[in-house]
Formats: sequence, structure tokens, C-alpha cells
Amino acid sequence: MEGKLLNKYEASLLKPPMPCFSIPWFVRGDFERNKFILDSESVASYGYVTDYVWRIMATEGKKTTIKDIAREAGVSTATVSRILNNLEGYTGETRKRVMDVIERRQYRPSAIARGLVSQQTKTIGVLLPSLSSRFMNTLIEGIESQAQAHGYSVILCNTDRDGVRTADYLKVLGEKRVDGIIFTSEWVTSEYALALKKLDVPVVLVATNSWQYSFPSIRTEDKAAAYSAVRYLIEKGHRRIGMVGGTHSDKIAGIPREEGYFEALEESGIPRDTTMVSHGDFHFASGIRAMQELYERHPEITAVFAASDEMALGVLSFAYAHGIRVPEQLSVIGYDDTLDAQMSIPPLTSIHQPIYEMGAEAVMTLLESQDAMGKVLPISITERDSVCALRGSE
Amino acid sequence: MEGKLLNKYEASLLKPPMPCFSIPWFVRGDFERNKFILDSESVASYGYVTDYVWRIMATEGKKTTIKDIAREAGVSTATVSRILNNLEGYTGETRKRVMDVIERRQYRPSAIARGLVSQQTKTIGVLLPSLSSRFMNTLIEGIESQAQAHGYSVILCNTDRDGVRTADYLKVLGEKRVDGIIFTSEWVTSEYALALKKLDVPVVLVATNSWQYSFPSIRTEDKAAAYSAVRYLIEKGHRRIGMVGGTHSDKIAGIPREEGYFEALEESGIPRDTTMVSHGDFHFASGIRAMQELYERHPEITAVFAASDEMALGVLSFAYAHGIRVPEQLSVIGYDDTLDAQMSIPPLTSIHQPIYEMGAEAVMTLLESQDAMGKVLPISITERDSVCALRGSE
DNA sequence: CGCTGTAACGTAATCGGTTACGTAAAACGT
DNA sequence: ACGTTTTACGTAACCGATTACGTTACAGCG
Repeated sequence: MEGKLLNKYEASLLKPPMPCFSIPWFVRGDFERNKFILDSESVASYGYVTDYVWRIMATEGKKTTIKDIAREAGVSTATVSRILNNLEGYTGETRKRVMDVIERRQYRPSAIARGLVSQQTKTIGVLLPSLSSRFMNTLIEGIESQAQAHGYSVILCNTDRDGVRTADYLKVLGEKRVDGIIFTSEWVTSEYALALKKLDVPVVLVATNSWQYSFPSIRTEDKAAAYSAVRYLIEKGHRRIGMVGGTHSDKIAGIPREEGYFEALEESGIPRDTTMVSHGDFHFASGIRAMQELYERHPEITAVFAASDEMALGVLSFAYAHGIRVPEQLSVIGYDDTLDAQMSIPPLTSIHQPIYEMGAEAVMTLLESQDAMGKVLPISITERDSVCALRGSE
Repeated sequence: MEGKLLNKYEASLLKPPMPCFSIPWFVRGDFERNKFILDSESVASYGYVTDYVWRIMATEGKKTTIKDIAREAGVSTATVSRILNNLEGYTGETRKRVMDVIERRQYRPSAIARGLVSQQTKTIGVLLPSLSSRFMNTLIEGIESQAQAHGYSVILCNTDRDGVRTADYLKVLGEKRVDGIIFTSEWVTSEYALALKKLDVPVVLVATNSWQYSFPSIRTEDKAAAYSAVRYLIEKGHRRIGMVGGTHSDKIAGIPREEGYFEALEESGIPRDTTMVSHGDFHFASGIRAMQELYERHPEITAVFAASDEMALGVLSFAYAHGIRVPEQLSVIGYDDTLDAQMSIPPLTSIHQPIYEMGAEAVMTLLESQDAMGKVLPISITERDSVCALRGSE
């Protein structure tokens, strides 16, 4: 350990707990020329102050703090803080002087320290079950953009549909004291609900909702949407309509969409036939598989309603592989109207959800009102080329 | 304002700056039964302490802190901290008692307060130019997953290719004192580089690099990858090969891939012909447009190399719309090998980048070593059904 | 010229943890 | 039995901001 040069400020930090002058005896130097030598040999033998010595040593490349600014500008930290936060209580001249120092030293106030006293972090956490779907992309885009517009950052939490990861993230978000949580697309179990409530921060649900536990939720009416999709096919003259559904037990995007499907059919006098529905997991590969099952059972179908665009693409791929022409021989309608629907061959007719807006709306709900009730957004049908009208009788 | 019940702890917080007993005179009550009344009428007339009174009032639903735990368990905060951090210096008995209190009160230490002293936030910032591509998805997945595995959270920053947003985010990340920054897919201008250097945190570049400024970067060799794509087509017998390139001036994914394309051709004795390249912006719609231009200029081409999967899908769509059969009449090879490539009709042969791994690797580099040099990851070709061999002579 | 209101600051407590150093008691050593 | 080391804690400074309240100098007024 060698003697180290200290400037006046660093030396002034040396305030050992025993009574002594403001600059302790183990710091020698030229006060006028602002140069000091830390006499580490004497220091080492004086165990009491090693803590302070260590601090000085570590002080090397430290970030400039509000204290540095205050000292250099010759004001108190309170004044600097006031200036930074556009409060009042200082002359224009003082302001300029302080701002100059801030500029020169490239000072950036620590959001950490700020958060500690203000008790808010300007951060929100977003929990989602997956990252690899266009739906999530667009949702995140909406969330991120709205959050950034309001000065908030978003922490991304991919739960991977895993209870442990979810619990982990809930814990972390709690410790990081996020100002709000957006919980997406996954069924809110009672454990999750309890954990969320205990965190005692605003929560908004997106593309899901909860019965017993009251959280505001931003969503669409899945059942009604499915109903209109199938209704649309019926109006085009189709009667033998199959469905490639989502996860069988999914209380959000599974069961309700299937219900809507059946309801539309029954309304047209077509009896409920569960063999006309096969299930996937919303993703591409499962769409192919489900379509295969469906086709083996019911080669006579003229139209398919898929519970997600990706599965609809699976249906398209199956049709292509088996020489079934879309839409001439088979009409396909998807769900979500993501980019996937635009890029497919042929372009996919799909139930349009305002996904981006749902994300944005979720952030608004989170930030604006604590007693919000959530919102149900309208869906529509984006017509492209994967559905054609059936002429003549069956 | 009415008198308010205080418990012993709340009352003990009342420490007005004038000399008095530990419980000030304006708090009356039954110390034994832990009930206190805040005599607000006398308080109101005693202006000096309004600050403290307000604090008490606001204390209502406050989070439990380490002090609460310490008091309830009958130890000091230091001991609680030691237990929380698995340091040593306590009996198993003490530990149990403290842990019980922690459990009962559902105590979670504040990462904010922790961060203030430890000077680290266990958070990394990820800057990316867009969120709406499969490439970004997968990259984020890799990053998020690796970060979470190491106890870090990721703050998502969509710069939207906008200088102002980028600067904004750089400022925010600086103030939030993130432990590291991953900068993705966008050219590092000297302003960005300067700003990044000034933040004084580890930075890792992904899918980009910088010449003048030394940051470790995780990437693939774009030129070599493009070269092998075209080489692959040549080996399949193609000689009239067009390219649907990315943004003309893009120093990362534009120019190098074009260079690789030309190099492969020239090596096979096919002269450089810039009219064989048309440009898009890596996205779907631009792929269609670029293919249209290319096809109008060179209807004789038998194969196309697209600088992104999305543009390759555009090429496929164009071909479909114009009755050109893929791969029989036109072979197409994409770039990135994202999910898009698997879902297209026909499934797309594509240059495979280990995108997920790149994300994961970036996090590793960020966390592990401060003097890392970055890494170049290998690419490969994933063969699917969009390329066929050309027989016979031209 | 003395009194008072106000603008412009300074002082110090505070947010919720971590940690260097102090210390009393127990364990150990001879 | 007594000095020494170790154990198990407690005390208080500190991280970097915000802010309630204090204070001083000056302006305005009678």
C-alpha cells in the first residue's frame, strides 16, 4: 500500500470517529495546492481508521453525486435538488451556476437514491408466459411505447408458463419495488392472485381475467369473437366447419373460443359435435398436428376456424402438403390478426384484436387510476384471401 | 383531524428535534396496552412538529422494513442483515427467531435500499431498434433467460431506430444505474459510443460491432454467411441469382451481406452486376416490393438470396401471386432461420444464426469478464424446401 | 429607523438497507 | 485461575438523493 494523492475534498471526507482536526493527522500535504498524501504506513498502524482509509482508496473513480455538484457550485444539496426538480427558491444566477457545474461534470442524479425517498421507481413489471409469438411482440410493443411515453421503464419477465419462475419473478418485482405489474395471457391462479395482492402494487391483467379476485383487466370477448368468426364462415355458406382449438383446459383462450364456435353453429341449427374440434397449443406445429387429426376424422369439412394465427398457418401448411387448395377447397380463418396473417400464403383472414392498443391501454390503466375496472376492447374481422364463399347447396 | 391510535413502535418514531422524553408530550396513552393517542389538537398548535405528525399519519400501511423485523425479533438490524445475506455471526437459535418474524411479516428487503449501498442493481438494459421481428424475439428470449438465471432483470428499451429515443433511454439507464447494457443490431454511431462510454458500465454489442470504439461484441460473420448462402445456390446449379438486400447503407446487415453475395458469384466467374440486387428494409412488405423490381429487371433469375427471412417470405408471396412455383421455378434462400422460415409455404431454406445463444452469450459476457473481447458465432444452413437443384445446362 | 413579510438558501432527518468497528461474554489455553 | 482469542452481536456511518423546517438578508412600510 502506498501513499496516495488526495484532493481537498477527498481529504475533507476523512472524519474519523475520534476527536481531531477536520483533516486527520495521517493526511499530510499542501492544503493550498490541493494536494494531499495519505500516509498509509502510519494509517496501517492505526487500526481504528482503516475503514475510512479504505473508503478513500475506493473513492477513485466514483460517480459524481449531488454533493459534488453542491460543493463545486458553492450551494447546498437542497438547492441543487430544488433546481433539478424545478421547484422554487433560487435566483436565476444560482440556477445557471449550478446547471453549469452539472453540465461540466456530466452529473446524472441516481434514480436509486431518488426512489428510496420518493418510494417510486418509475418502473413496471410485465409478466408473460412466452416471448415467441407475434401476439406477445405486439403487446410488448404497445406496453413499452406507452410506458416510455410516461417516463416509465419496463422489466420483462418471461414466466415460461412455469409456476416457479412466476413466483421468482413476483418476488423480484416486489423487492425491486416496481410501481405496477402487468400480468398477461395466463390464468390467474389463487396463489398468483394472493402473491399479487400481497405486493400491494397496482396490477392490470391483459388478455386474461380473474373471477374471484378483482383486478382490472384489459381484454376482448373471446367467446363473442369466436362466435363472429364462425358466424362469418356460416354467412359465406359453410356448414361443415371444423375447429383447431387451443389448449383444452385454457380458461381464457381455450374454452371460451370453443364455446363461441359451438354457439354460432347451434344457432344455425348445426348440432354440437365435439369431434369437429381438435386441440393444439396455439403454436404452429400443433396446428399441423391438430389439423391432421381433424382431417382424418372429417375429410368433408369446407372450413376451419383456428384459435390462433400460428395454428392457422399450420392448417395452411397441412393443406399445402396434402394438395388441398386454400381457399377453393378449404377456407381458413385465424385469430389475432398478427403479422403472421399478413405474410402467409394465401394471406389469412383473421379475427383482429387491437393488441398494440391493449398493451397501451394496460399501461394507462395502471398509471392513471387505482380504482379502474378494466376495459373490453372490440374485435373485428380482417378479410384477406383464405376464406371463400361456398356456392350452391352442400 | 382526529386523534389517532398509535402502537408503541409508531410512537417511538416520534423524535422531534427539541429535547424531550423519547415519547413526546403530545402522544398520550397506555404504554402497557400498546395503545397511544395522538393528540392532534395540541399538535396543530405546535407547528414545530407538524412534519413528524404528518409522517405518523402517513405511516399507516407502510411496508415492513428491516427495522421492524429487528425490533420484533429483539435483535439489531445488523444481525437481520447478516442473516439475510448468509454471512456469519449469529446462533442458529437467533436465526430461527428472525426467520420466523420475516416469514410472519412477509418481509422482503428493498432492492432499492440495497442497491444504494451495494452500488449494483442486478438489472441490465437492452437496447434494440425494434420489437416486431422474430429475430428480436428470439434474441430477447436468450437474453432474458440467461439474465434471470443469474438473478438479473432486464429493462427493455425499444429505440425504434430513433436517435432521440436512444439518447433518452441511455439517460434513463444511466440514472437507474443498470449494471450493464446490451446494445443490439444497430450501428454504433460516435454519439452513442460516447454516451455509452460515459455511463461507465459494461457494454456488449450484439449483432453489430464498432470499429473505432472498443466494445465486446457477439455476432456472426455476415459477409461469410451471405457468401455461403450464395455458394450453396451455386452448388445447386444456379447461376442467375438475384438478391433482395437489406437497407442499402446498413453497415451491419446490409453492405456485408451484399459483399458476400458478390464475392461468391465472382468466385464462380459471374461478374458483379448491381442490377441483380434490389433493396428492402428487412421486413415483409419491402420484400415483395424489392422482388417485384428485381423480377421486372431480371425475369430470368432462377434463385434469390434474401437478406432476411421476412423478405424471403415477401419473395414467396410475390412468386405465389404471380404463379411462379417455388422451388421448381424459383429457389429462395432466407437469412436468420427464424420461426418464420419454418412456417412458410414452402418451408424456407435459410441461413441459421444461433440467435438465442447470441442473446445468452451476450449476458454471459456482460456478467463474467470486464475485459472480454466478444465472440463470433458460427452459422450454418438449414435446408428446407425452398431451394431445388437445377439440372442440365442453362 | 425599527418592524415585518418574504425570497433564497442551509441544515439535518429521512428513505431502507449494508458493514466497519466496538464490545461483552463465552470459550480456550497454559 | 487468569490472560487471550473467538463468538455473537450492537452501534452508527454511509449510500445519494428529497424535503420540512430554520435562518438570514433584504425589501417594503409606517
